[in-house]
Amino acid sequence: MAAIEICADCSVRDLALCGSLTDHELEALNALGRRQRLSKGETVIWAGDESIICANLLSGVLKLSASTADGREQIVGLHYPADFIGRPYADAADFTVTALTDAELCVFPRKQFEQVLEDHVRMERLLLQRTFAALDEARGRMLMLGRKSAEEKIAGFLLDMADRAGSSACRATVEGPITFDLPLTRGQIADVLGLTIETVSRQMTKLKASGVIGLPGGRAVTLRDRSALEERAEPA
Amino acid sequence: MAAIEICADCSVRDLALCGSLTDHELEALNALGRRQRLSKGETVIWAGDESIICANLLSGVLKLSASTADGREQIVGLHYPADFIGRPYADAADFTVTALTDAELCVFPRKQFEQVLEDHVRMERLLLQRTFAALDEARGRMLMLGRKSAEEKIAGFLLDMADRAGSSACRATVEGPITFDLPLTRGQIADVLGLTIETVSRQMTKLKASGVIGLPGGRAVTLRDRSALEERAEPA
DNA sequence: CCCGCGCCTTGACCCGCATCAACGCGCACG
DNA sequence: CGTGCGCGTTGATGCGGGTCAAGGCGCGGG
Repeated sequence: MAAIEICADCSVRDLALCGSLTDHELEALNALGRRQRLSKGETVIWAGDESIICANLLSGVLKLSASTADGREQIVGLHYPADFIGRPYADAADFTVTALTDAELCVFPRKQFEQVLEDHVRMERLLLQRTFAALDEARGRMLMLGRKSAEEKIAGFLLDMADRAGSSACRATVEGPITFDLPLTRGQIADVLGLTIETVSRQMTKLKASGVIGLPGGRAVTLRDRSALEERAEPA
Repeated sequence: MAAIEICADCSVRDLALCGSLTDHELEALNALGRRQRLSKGETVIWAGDESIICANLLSGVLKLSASTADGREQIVGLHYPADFIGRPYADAADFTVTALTDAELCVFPRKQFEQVLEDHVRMERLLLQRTFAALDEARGRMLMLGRKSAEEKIAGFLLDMADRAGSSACRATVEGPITFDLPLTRGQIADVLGLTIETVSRQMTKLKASGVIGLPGGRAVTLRDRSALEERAEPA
């Protein structure tokens, strides 16, 4: 079966929505799906355009962004491998989706994907659960954007990124300083946190100066004192 | 049938999720549902508590809010009649739900509601669509919170509220000045927009002074120049 | 090799909004 | 009838973070 072969080498087969389908059911999706490579900076979906596609992210990092008429930008979400992209049941896309790194997608025509969704209740339920999770995350970010100071935003962001980096690298229980690379430029971090690039830079050097983190160079960050960082992220 | 009788006098029978069910199917929900009255200021769900219930809002306005450890609050959503409340498939509630006015709910035990959801695919699909819409709205608010000035926030908020008031009162096509009541105090508006009460007050008087709106008293607002308001909400 | 460009940092300045404070109004309550 | 309280307005002041500007790395390309 060609279908299974294509999915068989899929790096996110069990993590993506498809994980809810049996090998047999997978064939329906496979007939529809098509691999697409994106290079860094490339945009797959433009806000306002007709909502034509849905996709699973296979590798790389994507940003979901909105912007004002006069060009200010806000990143409203980040997508990592196994995440679902696109907006079923909507005629137009509300947000722009752009690759932050080279990336690979498994793309489906929206209408046909909706049909598959209707035929496979377990997948639809999984999508509902993920959408709820995304909604909770978005609302958490609203608290961050509306009520937190620059220092709290940066500290919280670094903790989030460390957790994400840690979960894949799995140094969970290690208590010593951990080092990881941010997948974002300073400017992109600013767009996530609702700050300017200068403020991001200054807050990071401030944290470095107080010994809470280290900045070995490039986009690397070292957490030297996690509890101090937590204290700054969420002051009692 | 008692079941139908209870739902028969339901003010949101066709607008809420239940609208996707036939009279016959409705009986399953009715066996579960229970009316609950809330008085202004009362909280139904506390962030962090176990997620026990789901509900449809029959009348009134509710706020969904998050807060920092040191007490700063952000309203992350508002609920109006026919809206669905609660979080299926989650063990704990992430946000607090509080009545801004006296309100009436149709409450279901969460676990049992999930079962009904699984038995009625059309309802589950409708919930998925609504959750997508809520997610899009939340993300739109992230742009507002992260990147807009106080003046833009207030102008946009007033336009939103006017649309909502207008849709029920249905003076859609009338071009003259329209007047409506805000269901929120200045403090609550501040919590929605990520501002302080003083800034909300000052921006409103500024709009009044420039003749764009009128403030007849109480919580009433008159839109005198909608296009000027739109210009301030979204500067080119 | 040097140039240019993207990314980051740092400094000086200033403005928008938070903060602190005082006061007016309407209303429930003793 | 006064008193207190919730809500809104207004003013004075200060600071956090935005804005503008200059310069430093690292790297790819001519």
